[in-house]
Amino acid sequence: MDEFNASKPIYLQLADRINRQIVSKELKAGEKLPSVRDMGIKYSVNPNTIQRTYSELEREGILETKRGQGTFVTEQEDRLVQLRDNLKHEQILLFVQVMQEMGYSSLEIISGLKDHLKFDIGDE
Amino acid sequence: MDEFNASKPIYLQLADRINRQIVSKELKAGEKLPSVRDMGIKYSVNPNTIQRTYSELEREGILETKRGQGTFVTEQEDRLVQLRDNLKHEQILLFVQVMQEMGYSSLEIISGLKDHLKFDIGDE
Amino acid sequence: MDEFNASKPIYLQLADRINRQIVSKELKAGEKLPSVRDMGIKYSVNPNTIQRTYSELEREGILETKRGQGTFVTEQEDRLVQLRDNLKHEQILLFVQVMQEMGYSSLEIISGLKDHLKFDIGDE
Amino acid sequence: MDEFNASKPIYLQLADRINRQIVSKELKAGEKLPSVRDMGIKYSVNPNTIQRTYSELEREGILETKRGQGTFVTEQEDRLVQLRDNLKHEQILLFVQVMQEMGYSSLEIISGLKDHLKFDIGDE
DNA sequence: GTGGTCTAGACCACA
DNA sequence: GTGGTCTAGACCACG
Repeated sequence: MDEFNASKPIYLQLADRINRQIVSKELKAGEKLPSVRDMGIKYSVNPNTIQRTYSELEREGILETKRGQGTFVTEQEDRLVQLRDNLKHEQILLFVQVMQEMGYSSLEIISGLKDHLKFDIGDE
Repeated sequence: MDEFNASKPIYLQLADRINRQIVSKELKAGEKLPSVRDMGIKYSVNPNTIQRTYSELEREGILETKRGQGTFVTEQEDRLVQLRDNLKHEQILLFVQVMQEMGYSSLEIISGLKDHLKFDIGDE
Repeated sequence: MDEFNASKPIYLQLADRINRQIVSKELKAGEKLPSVRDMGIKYSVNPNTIQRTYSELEREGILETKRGQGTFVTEQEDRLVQLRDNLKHEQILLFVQVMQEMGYSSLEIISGLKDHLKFDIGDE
Repeated sequence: MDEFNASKPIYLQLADRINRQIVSKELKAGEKLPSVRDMGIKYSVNPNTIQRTYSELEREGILETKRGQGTFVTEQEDRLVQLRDNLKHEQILLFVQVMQEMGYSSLEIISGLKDHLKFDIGDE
């Protein structure tokens, strides 16, 4: 169903996807993730690859596994807050980088963004 | 060397790439682009696909074809300014969309961006 | 349940285990050990192997067999004291050996150990 | 040639082994390790298992890999010092634990160790 | 050549 | 059932 970019390992792309789902609250703290086998079927990927994704996220403290029960989103809220913050900085960094490559100055970037958002907030 | 995403026609991905090169001044106004044949070899793509890319960009007024001479970046600066502006909005839209999906409000987006850029500009 | 190392006879590994249980008072002086049959089942090992273990420990004066009654930990306290002392020296030897292989001098070993224990004792 | 304990993953036992070799200077800073394939042959283990060992140690900053060249012991001495210290504490912890299970107090452990080492140092 | 990733299929411990 | 480990064999990017 979904496809993967060839330039980055699948297991990391899956990790990114899960991270985004956690940050957007599609996956909540303490929620159980699909088993490595089910997840493997869902994404047409080998269970070992899912296993690698889960291991990586567990190493980062985002997921926790309970032997014989499954893999769960951590309930340590500070980890999730930290994750949210990391993803935010990542996105901002990416955005600024692209804009600067296009020749925009910091001020232009901010003002462009404000223009775009001026309907949402009451202008500045 | 580079690979393409399966979710969007290759000819449009190539158009995006050329657009970015123009906006970032890698390709300057009036500059000649490689022939469809050379470009096809460079990206391991059928020359017809390149032709379609060039046609699309010509339709948008970004490129101009001179019979017997080749394809060139337009010298009409207003077109390039317009392009630059379009890409800017596109990037901003994408960025804001992702940030909102992550649950950030407009104000948080702007302040996060300012924090990131505060070293470049002298604050606001 | 437990498994054995391939580098040493199982009957000696079992003897070590029993020795440790005696020294740690899990097995007390005069206490009866399980029959060779029960012990064999417990460790998934042939009763003959257990018999060999018991014989070895009897030879060393740690265990005593009473015909028709079973095998018991000796009640001769001096033997047990001696055993305790032997195991201590064994452990110390092993520890020092490993530490020296890692390049630590005698002084470093002692100071490292004191650092580790300084919370238990009131320093020296 | 060598055998592994069933109670701990092979890839971690191999990591321990490499760590010990580094601390004992059998492997020096900057030295190249055997390729995953050679190492796999040496220990009669699948190259993927070696790969996992190398990855783990790289994640810990002990090893560094240069694509297409091989895997090397890091040249960052602080990492190696840190490793040496970690292994020291690990060994001490293990030793003290065993001794305490045998019923020895902290003072007895230290005095026993001093007795053992009294030939090396000039007593206390 | 090197390490890095992925698949397929297997066996294990835990609950 | 779950995740964790391991093997066998394959393809890739890098130098």
